[in-house]
Amino acid sequence: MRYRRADVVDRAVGMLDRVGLDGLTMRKLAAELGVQPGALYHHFTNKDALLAAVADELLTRGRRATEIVTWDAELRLVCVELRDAMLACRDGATLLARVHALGLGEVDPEQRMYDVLQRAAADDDVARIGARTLLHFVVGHVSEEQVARPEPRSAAAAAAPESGDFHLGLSLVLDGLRQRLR
Amino acid sequence: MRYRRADVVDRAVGMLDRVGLDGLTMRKLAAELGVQPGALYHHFTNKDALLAAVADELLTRGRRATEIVTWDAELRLVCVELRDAMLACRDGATLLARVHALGLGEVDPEQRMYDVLQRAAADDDVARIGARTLLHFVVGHVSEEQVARPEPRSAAAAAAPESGDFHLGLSLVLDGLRQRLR
DNA sequence: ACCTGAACACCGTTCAAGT
DNA sequence: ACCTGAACACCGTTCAAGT
Repeated sequence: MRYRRADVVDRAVGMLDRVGLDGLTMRKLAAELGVQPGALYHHFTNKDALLAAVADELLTRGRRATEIVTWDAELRLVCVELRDAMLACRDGATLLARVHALGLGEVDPEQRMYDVLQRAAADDDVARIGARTLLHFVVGHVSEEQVARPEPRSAAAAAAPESGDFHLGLSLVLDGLRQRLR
Repeated sequence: MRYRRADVVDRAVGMLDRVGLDGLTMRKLAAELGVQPGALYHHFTNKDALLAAVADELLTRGRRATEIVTWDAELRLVCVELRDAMLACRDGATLLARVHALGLGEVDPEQRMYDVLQRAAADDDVARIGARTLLHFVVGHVSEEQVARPEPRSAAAAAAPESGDFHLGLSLVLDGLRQRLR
């Protein structure tokens, strides 16, 4: 059988959601695809590259249309979108953190937040650190959410108690940013 | 030869600093101690427990006297202390993040920050989320610092350009908190 | 109590050789 | 180009048996 990159990534996403990040091994993924482990290295240079592709896929799936209103509403929307993308899949936050730490992945929500802050006429320092801080907040917060309840959550269950915590934490950072815009 | 828990942890800290988190394996640590791999399991139930002990050791070493002045100065001090504890050792932030994610480790800076906010008469929500957000900020920020420069940094080189970024990010969150303390 | 010896059940990665 | 077969160089962990 023949597989394209996208097929491998799709399988990997499904497998991640089922067995978690620790269970997602090259050997088991190959087995699911009915292929030898070594075959995966024809599509990806190594496991980190595969994980980066999985992360990009999750972020792309979670992408929504952005209505530009105000800088803070837009940042909030990007952060909620990012959170939902990670919550859509078991260990999503841990995966994103790992890929980000390695400097891999094409889709870059931090850059997006940086751009929003630039457009709001923030100093470059403020924009850079603001975007970074927001990213760390979201990844850190969702990591914590996914420790307790590792199962994927349905869209209906999205209004969990954690959501309030998330928005409160987000407001903390956004309020801090507001004080530094002009 | 006989080893106490503390000896094993000390060796593990030194090894972590030299070879990084990926290089710190049970087998290599055992080899450095001149002992069989299985012997380590007499002192620690598993690798995560060992890593938790290492994290606790790093945090304990970094502990300084806290002069209680104002809530924000104290929080800033706790965060700087936490950052320095992680910067003192290669991959310190990644280690802390992992141990925290597993809910292990005795020393808990988040609890300490929570207490400070409580004393400042913050609502329980604000105190809880404030402490969590600060912890995520520090761990996330330092992780990023240690990606670029994985070598341990001397105390003299602590005033790196990253320090300014750190304090700016910290101020963002602290300012947000200030608005929620009556 | 503390450690050895030796195994068990895995990993990621490489690479000649096949089609 | 894409995959197989088979290996290489590792892991964490367990556990009878020794002292």
